[in-house]
Amino acid sequence: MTTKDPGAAGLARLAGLFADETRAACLLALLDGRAWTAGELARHAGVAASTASEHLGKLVAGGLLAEERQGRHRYVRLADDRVAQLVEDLAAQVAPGAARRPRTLAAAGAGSAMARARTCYDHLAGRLGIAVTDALTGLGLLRQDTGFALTDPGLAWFDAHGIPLARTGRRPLARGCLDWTERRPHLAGVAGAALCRHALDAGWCVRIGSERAVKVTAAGDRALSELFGIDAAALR
Amino acid sequence: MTTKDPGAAGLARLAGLFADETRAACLLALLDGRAWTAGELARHAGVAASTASEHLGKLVAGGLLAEERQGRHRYVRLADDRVAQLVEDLAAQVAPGAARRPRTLAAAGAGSAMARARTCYDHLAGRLGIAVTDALTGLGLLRQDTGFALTDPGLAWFDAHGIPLARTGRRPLARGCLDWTERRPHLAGVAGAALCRHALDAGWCVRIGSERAVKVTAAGDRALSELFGIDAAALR
DNA sequence: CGGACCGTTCGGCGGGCACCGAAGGGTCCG
DNA sequence: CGGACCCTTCGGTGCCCGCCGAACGGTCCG
Repeated sequence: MTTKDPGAAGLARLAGLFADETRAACLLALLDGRAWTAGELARHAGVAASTASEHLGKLVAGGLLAEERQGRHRYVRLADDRVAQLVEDLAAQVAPGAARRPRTLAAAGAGSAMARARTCYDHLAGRLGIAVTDALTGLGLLRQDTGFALTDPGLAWFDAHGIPLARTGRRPLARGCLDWTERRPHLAGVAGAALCRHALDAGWCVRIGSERAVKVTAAGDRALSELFGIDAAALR
Repeated sequence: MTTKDPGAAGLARLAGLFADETRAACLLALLDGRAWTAGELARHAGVAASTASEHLGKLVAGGLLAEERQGRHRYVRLADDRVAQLVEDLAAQVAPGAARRPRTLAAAGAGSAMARARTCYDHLAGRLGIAVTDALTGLGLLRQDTGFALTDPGLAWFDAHGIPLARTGRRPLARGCLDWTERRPHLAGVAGAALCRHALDAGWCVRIGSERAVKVTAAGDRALSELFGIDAAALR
């Protein structure tokens, strides 16, 4: 017997954190980029508060979640964008075979709102995210044919529109994130996050419901049309 | 109780495939991009043949591995580059906290050969992979500052050197893959694979041992120096 | 055809872990 | 200070799953 790769134990331990349906449900919920309380996650996952507490403890200990205690509440969120990316990558790998139909009308409605426009951690996804990504590409601001990177005109565009691109640590400026409803990459990374933040700050979109879905406002219709030539009505 | 995200079960099931040390050891071994027999993997992971057989069955059923039966052998390899990328991503996430020292001299030697130059599925990694990636960037053939993409001169370079870039399916032409010894991205994607294949075909490198480590040949020294200005001796 | 080899199936064992309810500590508010 | 609320800790239970050895079927070779 040869010795196993020493990284195997670590890989198995990390994957084990995702390998429980309750913990997976928590991580997917936290993909909206916001902080949730332990109780909210317990209700969302359909388990007792004590069970959720144990799960959150493991996820925090494993470095996947960051916690913040405020009074009698324990707020928890994804530790960083690397963790978010990992959750997205795993979810994207699952999606191909997981094309099941929603069973109730409400779920179908929520599903189609999610497919139309949502956030994916801190950037835009769904048909809206794809439309924006394609528009940037069509305008020569983003290059997808040889990889995934902003062009020099792209850098100038963000600057001209007063959307700051904070180069923080080693997070890439632009990165493709596989959209698991559209099966195509949308813009993520620093630029994707900046654009999403701007869209929310400028009132182009507002969050609907308690999770990731967003809705394009009338002001957003105008802005998307002027800047990108996107007909938001066509996203429905 | 609210219903869980329907993707949670799938995510948990997928992660469960990685969440066992023996299966993780198999997947890491298969990151060399080649096909292994069931028996080789059993010995490598240090378990009975029957145990390995069960694990491989699960990995194949889960779509992570492709199998090919030849005579009395069952050859198995990673299903595609998307799976390889997932294994790499998980391993990269583990690495930060997993900086433990090898315990034997042999392991230390193997470890440093791996750190010097290795393949990562189908592209080059280790100090060699980083050096090539940096050289391409310095020559203006690859752009890393605004994402990760080949430039137009980069496309021409591959063409001029007779290294074909087969645009297959949706695999990106260039992609950054986090190197878990160097903690920086090296070139992956179609271009990374083509370059690695060329390096092996042209005799720049040869595989050493039975796993991922490679060694730069004398011809490789000359080629790397001429094309990229890399001093291979400095990688040691 | 017999023996060596590779892989799979099966029964059984043991450990780990997700789950719950009850009890308790900490925080906020009237 | 008492009660409502949020969360955690603890004991107990049941299930799942990784592991092995033994037996068996298939393949190759002398």
